[in-house]
Amino acid sequence: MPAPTTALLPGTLDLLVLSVLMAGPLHGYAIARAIEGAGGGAIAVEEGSLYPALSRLRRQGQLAGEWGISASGRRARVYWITGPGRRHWAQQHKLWLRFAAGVDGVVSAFA
Amino acid sequence: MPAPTTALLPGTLDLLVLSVLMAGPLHGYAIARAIEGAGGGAIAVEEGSLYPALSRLRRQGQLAGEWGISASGRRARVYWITGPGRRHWAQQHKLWLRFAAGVDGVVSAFA
DNA sequence: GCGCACACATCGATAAACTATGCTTCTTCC
DNA sequence: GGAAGAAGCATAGTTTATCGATGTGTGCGC
Repeated sequence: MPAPTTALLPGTLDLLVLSVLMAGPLHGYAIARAIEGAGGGAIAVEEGSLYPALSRLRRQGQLAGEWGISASGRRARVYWITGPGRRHWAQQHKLWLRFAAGVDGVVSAFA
Repeated sequence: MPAPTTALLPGTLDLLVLSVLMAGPLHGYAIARAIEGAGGGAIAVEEGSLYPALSRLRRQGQLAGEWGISASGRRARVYWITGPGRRHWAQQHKLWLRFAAGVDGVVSAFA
């Protein structure tokens, strides 16, 4: 996997986190690795961004989480998506598709 | 054109502005309208975001501009893209495509 | 025993967008 | 002639989110 050059566009991390949790519960560190893996090397998730985002989403009720054990046997805080979180994911997904199509429209209209 | 619901993702405005200026010089207000038009109603460009962005890009040497006259006969500051600006556009465009593909990859891998 | 991957967390700096506001000019419509 | 509104610029203050750095501790392999 090539080194990511893009980092993140602010405002997209929520969608990414919620997306991986749609498939099932996972702990923070694994969420980051899952995003980076599925992002094809174009996305880097810094820990200084991830953990505040997880707290934020939990405070908003879109995620729930509690202490558990990771696959490698270490203590880890496991998160899963809630009902409101699924609804938020659907909305964020729609907005992303709209916005991305808009940007592509602008770029291809003039370039 | 439906009311935009997305506004902007931080970090994308530079690419959008540079894109419309690739086609030729334009003044600020017209740049905003051009983006919104080509964005298919998914993108809104607020003046409080646009003018600081134009100053920024001008300060960075990616844009040049001077006072002139708009199509409707009013005084307006007309901007055009510079050599470094074109190079920056190419780079930003590449990064955007990479990033957007990465997000789509994450979303479709788990949802 | 040493180093590294795993796993959490927070602080401070930075950057960018949004809201609100204010100014001028030109056109349109009554 | 006057009012309203679109065209056009600009900035100050607030907010929000990412990032880099830093710190703690555990388990595994060599």
